[in-house]
Amino acid sequence: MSLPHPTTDQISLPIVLAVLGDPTRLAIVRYLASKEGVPLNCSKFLDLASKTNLSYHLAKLREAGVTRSEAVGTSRLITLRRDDLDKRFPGLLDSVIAAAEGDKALPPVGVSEVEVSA
Amino acid sequence: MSLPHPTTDQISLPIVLAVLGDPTRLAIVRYLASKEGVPLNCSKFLDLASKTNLSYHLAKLREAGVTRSEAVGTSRLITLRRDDLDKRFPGLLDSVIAAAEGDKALPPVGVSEVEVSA
DNA sequence: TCCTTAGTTCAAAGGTTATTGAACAATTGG
DNA sequence: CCAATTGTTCAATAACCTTTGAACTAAGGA
Repeated sequence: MSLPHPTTDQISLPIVLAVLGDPTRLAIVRYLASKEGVPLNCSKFLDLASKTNLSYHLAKLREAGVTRSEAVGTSRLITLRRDDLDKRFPGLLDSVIAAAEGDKALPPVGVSEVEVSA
Repeated sequence: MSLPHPTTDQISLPIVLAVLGDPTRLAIVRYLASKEGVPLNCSKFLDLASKTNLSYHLAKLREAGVTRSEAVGTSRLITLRRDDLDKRFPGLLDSVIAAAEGDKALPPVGVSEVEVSA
């Protein structure tokens, strides 16, 4: 780790909800959830916002305790803090993600991606 | 009814989350949920904000589709749109309310109240 | 060492949100 | 009709949020 993260019991519900209430950040979280276990770096999200703007939104998510950012070389590896969120607010993350699937006004999850052939 | 409300499928997840992300509105929703079935008028929430400010927050909740406001005489009867929310985003409202119970940084639900003796 | 890559920080602009008091409208009871 | 009760609307303010480009730092490869 390296950047400041709240501890599990410092995570605040209103702040989490407000943070997830932004469409760009909700899209980031949905994408992280769809790739759970795989740490992603910021460049994976460039379809969602500019580099500068991503930095801003990823900081918000981190400060709210929704994601974890680990500095590795020149990259940041971003992961969902699912365990902590589930411990603190059981069922919340899952129902938000399920709700996002059910909201047809939202763009489909995932980012345009080039799969490298095996 | 009387005031504009979104239809069930017009309810937007990001907007609902953002609206619930405000502590005053979250407190209103928690109180409504604790008194489910009982329509409350605005004066029940005067512990949470000033009259003017309540008008603002209750309008936000109504416009987001979280509550229903019905004009009755000089009052507005406010109810949670639980059926619609459950249909649109199953489990979401319950996990938010449960999460609020689990967040010790939030004030306890409910408003100071004088019970009329039977 | 020099260049590229990955991301952050800064300052500024523009927009939205929350809160307030004063004034307003509408219903109801005397 | 008059007055009280309920709640809304308006204008103003202060705070906060989002987005941007330019400048920056730090690590890694040639």
